[in-house]
Amino acid sequence: MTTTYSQSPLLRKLESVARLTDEEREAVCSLPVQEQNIPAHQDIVREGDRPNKSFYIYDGLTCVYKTTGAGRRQIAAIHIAGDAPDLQSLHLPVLDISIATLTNCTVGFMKHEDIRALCRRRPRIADLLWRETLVDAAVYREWLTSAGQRDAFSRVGHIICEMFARYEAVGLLRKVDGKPVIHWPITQVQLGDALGLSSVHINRSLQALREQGFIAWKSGMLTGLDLPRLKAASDFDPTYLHLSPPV
Amino acid sequence: MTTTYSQSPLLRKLESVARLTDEEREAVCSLPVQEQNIPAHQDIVREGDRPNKSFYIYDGLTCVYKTTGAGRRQIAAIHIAGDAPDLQSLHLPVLDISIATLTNCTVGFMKHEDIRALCRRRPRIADLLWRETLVDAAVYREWLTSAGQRDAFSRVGHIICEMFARYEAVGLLRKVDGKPVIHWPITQVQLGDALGLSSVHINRSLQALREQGFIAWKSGMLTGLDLPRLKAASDFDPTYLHLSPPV
DNA sequence: CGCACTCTTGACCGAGATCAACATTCGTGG
DNA sequence: CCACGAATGTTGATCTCGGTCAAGAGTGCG
Repeated sequence: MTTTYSQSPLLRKLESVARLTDEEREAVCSLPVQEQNIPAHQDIVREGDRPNKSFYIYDGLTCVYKTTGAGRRQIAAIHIAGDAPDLQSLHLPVLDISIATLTNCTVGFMKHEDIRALCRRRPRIADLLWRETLVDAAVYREWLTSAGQRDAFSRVGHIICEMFARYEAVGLLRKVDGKPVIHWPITQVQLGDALGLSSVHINRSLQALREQGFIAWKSGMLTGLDLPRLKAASDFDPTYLHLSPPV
Repeated sequence: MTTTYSQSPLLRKLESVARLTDEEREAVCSLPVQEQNIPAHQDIVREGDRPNKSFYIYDGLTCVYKTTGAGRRQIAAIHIAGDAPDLQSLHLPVLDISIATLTNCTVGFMKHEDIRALCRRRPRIADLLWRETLVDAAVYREWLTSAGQRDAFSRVGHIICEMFARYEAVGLLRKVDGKPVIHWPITQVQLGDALGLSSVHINRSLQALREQGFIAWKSGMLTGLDLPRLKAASDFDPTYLHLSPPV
């Protein structure tokens, strides 16, 4: 089914960065999109694939991951609504990563040929898509810095701060009793795979974060009890997310 | 001084990926480039900068790095001749990283406005530049996987395999007595910063690699004594470098 | 209602960090 | 061309953060 999701999240994402002209907005909206629901814990694309389409996430969480020869898994990115996890396949035909759903997801597939045509007709849209992949790269760098240099406590705190910032940027952050809350149903094993830590140590780090009054986390709802203090404690600086709001 | 380096490394890099038309080739060559020599161990750009130009490396090594609040340094990338380490600043105005020279470097600065004009006139060039930033991202992911999941020995072996592959791709790999040799004058401290390991442990890992007949390394000349075995031992698969040769 | 997944806790272990000293190399100026 | 000081590399001793193993407690879905 080719459709436009209530108000296209793709459009919303692009407009969060730059003001679009009517023509550009219309060009984005006329991009054929095939909407699809995908259950949790399922690969969307796999290492070695040569996809002829990319997708945007309308709803749900996905992760980009690699598997080592020793059978260990590194989650390299977690994507949320509004993100396009495999835009790279537009220019890198063979995937060097797999992408899986962490939750039930609604995604919109767009054919590469259609995206390419859009990019040719509206070069500014191309620039914005390019920009998105550059932000992804900036996040990879930050995660690499965490994995290489920060201790377990900071790593867990850091990714939590990142998620709050990104959820807020796409309007997915709620307030409950004045406290920011996000729906982040990720397991401790997955978090360990993302941070290069064992799930046991994740568990202990989370306990520390809870005991020290930084967060509350229950059945997928993560509450920030003192995010400013957490940001300081986990060396979080949002510059790398490049969330600069449009004028 | 505006000049074209013997045969433009930028052009060589682009043509290693796609066949260019005469017009495209000419457009690339007519891009004004300001050549500059920069001594070793010097920042080219710094976190927070808002550069109005990007640069290509003609000769030498640079590194992309971030510093944590605790004063630790993560080297997120090492770039060699033909690479454009800060192309991202074309679309992300504020730098979230610093870039420094590891050796004496010759680089060519290109104004963003000129690159943008080139991209508009020759969209395929834009795609190739975009592609380059995507390969950078793929390398970040692989390094993240190393930092998160591989042990010290594999990490060191892996980056060595990567360097041999990348040097070869741009024609910087020499053969001595039939053995591949690259000029890689990096210190053990720097290697530690890149891999998230202490220099002491780098030293011991290198000794293991030498003793087991994988490599020889003396005064910046790195010799691969048995790269196939090293690739196997350090879980190296070059897919992520996306070196697919042009037809 | 039962099984599988996830979380939690405790005990123990080990890869790699840190600290400290010494050796070697290299760049620089005399 | 040599001497010297700083940077880099090497080695040993010790420590610690986080891994691994294992068992039990929740939790949720079919």
